[in-house]
Amino acid sequence: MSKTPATQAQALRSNGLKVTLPRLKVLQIFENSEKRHLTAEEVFKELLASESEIGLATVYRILMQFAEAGMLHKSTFDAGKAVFELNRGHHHDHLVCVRCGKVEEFFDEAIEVRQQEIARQHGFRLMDHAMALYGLCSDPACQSTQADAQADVH
Amino acid sequence: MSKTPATQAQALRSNGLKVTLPRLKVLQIFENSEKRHLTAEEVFKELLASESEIGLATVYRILMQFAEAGMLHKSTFDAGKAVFELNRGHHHDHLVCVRCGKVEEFFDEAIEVRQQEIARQHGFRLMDHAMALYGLCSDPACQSTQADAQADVH
DNA sequence: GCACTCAGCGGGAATGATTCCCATTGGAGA
DNA sequence: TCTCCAATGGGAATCATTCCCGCTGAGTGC
Repeated sequence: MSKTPATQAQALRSNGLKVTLPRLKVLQIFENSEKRHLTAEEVFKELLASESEIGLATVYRILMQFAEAGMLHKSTFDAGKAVFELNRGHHHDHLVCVRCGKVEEFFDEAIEVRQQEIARQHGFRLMDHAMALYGLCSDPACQSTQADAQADVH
Repeated sequence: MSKTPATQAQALRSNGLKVTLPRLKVLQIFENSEKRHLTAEEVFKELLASESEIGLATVYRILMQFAEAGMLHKSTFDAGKAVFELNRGHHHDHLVCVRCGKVEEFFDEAIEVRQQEIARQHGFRLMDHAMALYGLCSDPACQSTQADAQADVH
């Protein structure tokens, strides 16, 4: 499931980043974790669990560097904390369960095309976009959440 | 441009909120400001400018209450601070200029339909969504921003 | 292989946005 | 008008994130 350390070191070098233990560890976390979307805090805790002496400030620094290098993608769902995920080359947006926090990914060509069109109509040079759909996921426990949760579907 | 105080008081009552001076003031700010999207800090500053002795904590409390009551809509563009805008009944999404911060609104039926469809395919009961397109607005000063800004358009 | 140097690190303090706590005050019903 | 509880103000607390700074170790040159 995980690549060899040599491969990971290569990934760092090819992105212009010096190969250091903390960076390798963080990269391994993302490649081995069953969760695709991790917060800085979660990465930090996984590092603690693996007996790595890595500071929280370093985790934030590395996540930022990885994101700038394009190795990770950063999202900020509705509020609070930022989540990071490995950039596997293909763009996608997110469905987030407001009850259990589960995140699913999707890609819709029609929406992407419309977004380009809308930006063009408004004279914007599109650079990025953030789209997240919030709702109750298919888990029965979430679907059965109090009825008053139907809320304001547009 | 602004409604009468009596109308504003009525708006509060009809949303189950007691009519108080701070709430009326905040409501007036949103109805009279030329900016549609305001942060808590901006609301607070406008209150200071109008010689109202209203605490920042109260501003946050009121904004949260108004948002829960559906009178305001809260958005959290990419990061940092939350912005609030009067809920004028019609849903829309946002185009944000990454250079000057200008916010434009748009509504696209095709995208709305696709979102519903995607949620259905994934077994989600859709409750809300956040979509913001980031780019350089039509202002020449923004468009001429350094060429390295073209970035990762998907 | 070994010394050098500066980027990278750790962690504690600082920051910015937001929320909490609690004594005081002021709407709105009696 | 009087009373009472929700609303308020503001200072402290919290949360995520970033800054600062002395120390260390990765990569370079000998």
